Amino acid sequence: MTGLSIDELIKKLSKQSRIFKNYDSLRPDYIPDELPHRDKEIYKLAEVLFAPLLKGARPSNIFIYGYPGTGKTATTKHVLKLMKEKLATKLPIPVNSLIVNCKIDDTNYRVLKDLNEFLNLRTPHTGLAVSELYQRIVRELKRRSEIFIFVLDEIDHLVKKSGDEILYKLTRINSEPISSKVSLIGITNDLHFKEYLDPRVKSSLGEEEIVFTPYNAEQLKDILMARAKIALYEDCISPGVIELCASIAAKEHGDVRRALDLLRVAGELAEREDSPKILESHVKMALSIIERDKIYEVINSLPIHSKLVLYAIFSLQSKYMRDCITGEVYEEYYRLCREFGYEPLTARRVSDIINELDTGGLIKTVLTSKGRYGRTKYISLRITKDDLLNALGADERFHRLIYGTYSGR
DNA sequence: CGTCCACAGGAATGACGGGCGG
DNA sequence: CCGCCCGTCATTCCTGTGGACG
Repeated sequence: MTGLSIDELIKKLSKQSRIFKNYDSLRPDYIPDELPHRDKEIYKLAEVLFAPLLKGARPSNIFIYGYPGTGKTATTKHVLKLMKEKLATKLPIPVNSLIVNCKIDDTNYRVLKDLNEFLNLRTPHTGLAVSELYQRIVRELKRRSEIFIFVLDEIDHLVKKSGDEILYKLTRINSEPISSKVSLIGITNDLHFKEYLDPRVKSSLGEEEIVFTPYNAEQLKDILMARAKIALYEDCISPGVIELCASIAAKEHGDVRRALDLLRVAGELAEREDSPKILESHVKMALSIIERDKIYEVINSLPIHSKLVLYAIFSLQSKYMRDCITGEVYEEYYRLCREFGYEPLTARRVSDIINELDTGGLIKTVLTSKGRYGRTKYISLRITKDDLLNALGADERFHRLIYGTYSGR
């Protein structure tokens, strides 16, 4: 921090990297040309898509599932790219494809809006009836005569939030009297996802299914090595680093994204320290940094009342040194609101906020019946006090709360 | 074995801001 | 500019429930 002038800092930063040859190739959205250990899945997907296309027919709808970071999205993008590069000229009917990330666009409206915009129809981000968006799509498809491959990535988010009606409608487009056809590809991490679906949707979306199995440590190692060759200079990785990243990620259902993140952040740390090599210690440090950053980000983007609820849980827990229950949390939250001039929300809403914090991974709740003494949730923090206060402290509105109560540090 | 606690969580409804088409 | 419809966040009202107590 101190002792280094800005000029020196800039000089240091603008020095050419000794570690990274191609930083971008370690980012999560990078799609490599080669996907090791996914040949089977690539082949299967290509087979299902290409065979009908070459005959000018609509490919079956496809359902893809597997744990996070098992290459589902990458494989799909890869195959669609192959389709454009190797198939486009041989096809009797033009083919287009669009990938929507339903984690970002998780309402019927936004998905249909994306589809509209893909068809070059300008669409406001709110204001129109959902059925109107659907009609516009049908009208436009009627004008054209093409096959559309429509990929819904993280489709479970969409269905859990907005239901599966839109999926039903989209599968029904093919029975409209138009010459364009639509194929759907649904991708999800949630292995039980199909249970949420209406049987009609389940059968039409699941015409074909591809399951992605997690990578094991050995396979992760191969992937990391291949990627390291693109991303990093030779000889800047000390032995064991790749293996360590691979084994950490293998423990989390073989999530390759985690492994790449670790390697990337470890590389940044090495560079910052002016170390010529990435060491195992850098990886370990990267692990805790990634964890902390994730927590910080989640907390920071929370609305004020969610933060207040979280703080209420924290202060109860540090006061009584035990898990707290919904009623206590609400009382404490209510008190905080009064003290700091916020209009308290109702218990019903706070109950939902507690659930949101739970799914966000910040707290852990256990639904417990205490018999005669009611039925409630036991709530505990899932993050450390330091991480919590650090993240809340970034919000000015919490300064008085945190630095007032805990004078000094 | 029924009661009854302390909530969970579903359904309906409303306020609000935004953007359209007319 | 108006009326309409949207998503979002919230409230109100409500029914449901596991199991210790009596």
